[in-house]
Amino acid sequence: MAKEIQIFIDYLKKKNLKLTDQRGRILNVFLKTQRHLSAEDLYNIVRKNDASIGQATVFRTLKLLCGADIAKEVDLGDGKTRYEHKCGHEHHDHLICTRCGRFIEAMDPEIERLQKKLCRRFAFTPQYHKMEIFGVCKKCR
Amino acid sequence: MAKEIQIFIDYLKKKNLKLTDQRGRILNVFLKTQRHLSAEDLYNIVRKNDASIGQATVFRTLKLLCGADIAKEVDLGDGKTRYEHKCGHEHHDHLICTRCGRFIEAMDPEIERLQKKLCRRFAFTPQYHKMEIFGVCKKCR
DNA sequence: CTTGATTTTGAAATTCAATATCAATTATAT
DNA sequence: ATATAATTGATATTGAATTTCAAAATCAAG
Ligand SMILES: [Mn+2]
Ligand SMILES: [Mn+2]
Ligand SMILES: [Zn+2]
Ligand SMILES: [Zn+2]
Repeated sequence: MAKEIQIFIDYLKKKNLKLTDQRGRILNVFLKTQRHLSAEDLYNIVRKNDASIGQATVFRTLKLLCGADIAKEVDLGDGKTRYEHKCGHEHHDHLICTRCGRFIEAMDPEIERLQKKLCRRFAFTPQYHKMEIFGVCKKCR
Repeated sequence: MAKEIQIFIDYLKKKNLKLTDQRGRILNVFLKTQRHLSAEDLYNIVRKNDASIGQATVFRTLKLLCGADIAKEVDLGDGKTRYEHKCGHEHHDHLICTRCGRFIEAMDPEIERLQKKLCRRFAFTPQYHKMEIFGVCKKCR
């Protein structure tokens, strides 16, 4: 929690930017929420505490948080970009149900290892990846 | 080539739809192109041969081709959805360079196997997946 | 403190891919 | 032929995301 704020401050400094009230408040609210929310979702929550914050700032701050590696974009198939924070959450991928939209968070160390190996084969330096498996969940069968 | 058209006809029949002139012509042009083009890219090419085709039809046909499993949506990180056809191309994933935008097509049977295994663990029936690794390519190092 | 340069912000306008609308055309069935 | 359904393209609309811009806040000297 405090750790994320410090990471954010360091990142901003590196980019010659400052931790403003608005940025701090957006980050705080974001870290407290359930993950996988859209910029608009977050904006609506932030607005309850502080009606003066504009959505442009929420969009901008979410981009910064991704740059700082505190947040991650997630594409769950609906039209809008969603974000999840990494506060206390290991890297994982998603199994997304095409019927009900629910999703499972999963991670396989063996796959992660082979992904790195695959990159090495092409002299490619991996930074991050998205793996999304679409299909039908247990409940929808 | 003829095979894809037959697949398309069968798919359309299943959906109570017909293979029209426009749909046929769009598919033909699409199969002849390099892959990974946007709906607009394809529209511009189609238009050269037949100025009367509307872009709505190109959008609609690309959706149908995805449904028929002849085309596949690809997200290469720019704002727009791109499409690649599967004519003579095995399934593969993408290593995308965040510097220059170039990408490598790659596939690892071992990863594919483990993906299926991962799904089984969650009683999840996979239909398709996206795996995109972002990083820095050989040339950009 | 001033002063001036820089950054940040929020409201509003804009962008742009994608979708919906709709009247006209075409195909199909009886 | 007649009714029904599907298809089309021009156009309008949507909606997430970005850009613009003037005002406000922050900072850096002097
Ligand atoms: Mn997640
Ligand atoms: Mn490809
Ligand atoms: Zn489901
Ligand atoms: Zn590159």
